[in-house]
Amino acid sequence: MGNMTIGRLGRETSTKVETIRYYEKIGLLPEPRRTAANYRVYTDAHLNLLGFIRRARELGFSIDDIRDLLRLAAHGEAPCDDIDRIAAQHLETTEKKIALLMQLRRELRDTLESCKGGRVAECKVIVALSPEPRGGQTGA
Amino acid sequence: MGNMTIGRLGRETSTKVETIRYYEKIGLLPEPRRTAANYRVYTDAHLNLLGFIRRARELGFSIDDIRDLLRLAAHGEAPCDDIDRIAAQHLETTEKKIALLMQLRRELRDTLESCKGGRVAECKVIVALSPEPRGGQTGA
DNA sequence: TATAAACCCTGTAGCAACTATAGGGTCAAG
DNA sequence: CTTGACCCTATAGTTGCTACAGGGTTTATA
Repeated sequence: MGNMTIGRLGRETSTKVETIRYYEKIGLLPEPRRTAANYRVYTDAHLNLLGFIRRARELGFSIDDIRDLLRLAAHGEAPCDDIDRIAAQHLETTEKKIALLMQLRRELRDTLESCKGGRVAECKVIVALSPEPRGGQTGA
Repeated sequence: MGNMTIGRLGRETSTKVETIRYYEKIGLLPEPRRTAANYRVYTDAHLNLLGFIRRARELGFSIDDIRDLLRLAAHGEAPCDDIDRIAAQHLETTEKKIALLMQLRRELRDTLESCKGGRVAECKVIVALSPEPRGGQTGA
């Protein structure tokens, strides 16, 4: 009762069919067995795994990160120091991204404030521009 | 006094030389004049512009976004409704990213908590795994 | 039963935004 | 006058997909 085609698997995990085949090609998702007509047949195990992968991707883990996580998980009894390390590192870069995005949000809000009915010349986003890079031809 | 080589420009803006040439190739950064030996010579205007570009990139604006911003800025007197639009749209996606990352941060913290001295099997990150996708061979 | 729509297959090329490499030429210092 | 740091072009590689092209299959329905 857990057998499904690639299309169904895609629908259940909000993943495009091409993406699933791509994950298989790069060895992230194990090859499923095939029907006589060479159609892939997926199980619930694939469903769970792909769900995990998609979730991790959404959260910004790289495919290499995920590979590491899966490799470590495959052991099953190892202490999860290594997983700790990956997660901690990811947490750190996440903190940085959040800080950067919060700064951006503030600047965007400021921009929208100051731009209201204003001119481009006053736009904070545009500040530091005025390029005209072929300016004076002060030769040597 | 504002003339510099590509290497210097790169150092001043924390941009790799290749990236600068790439920006030129895709028409984002205007072509500078050249020395007799065909070396690029950049001005302060380039410095400002590239600074703006890099900052915008860091904040997550796509190159197409930046192109739009620059095009609008080139006008100089147009009302900045369009810039508003770009910024507002970016603000929206920024909010979403922040929310996602905050969720991630929480989950990473939980993970690090629960993983402390635990086993992979108990790792929250790893939950929903146990793949073993070639499980029972319940044929038809 | 035919036939069309909806699905599946492989393989390759394209996307963004760089980054790296190969195979050169130039310029400043010792 | 040579060494090393810099510059040049052009092309291929990276990550994580996505979109064809050019087929076969299965399913629903007339």
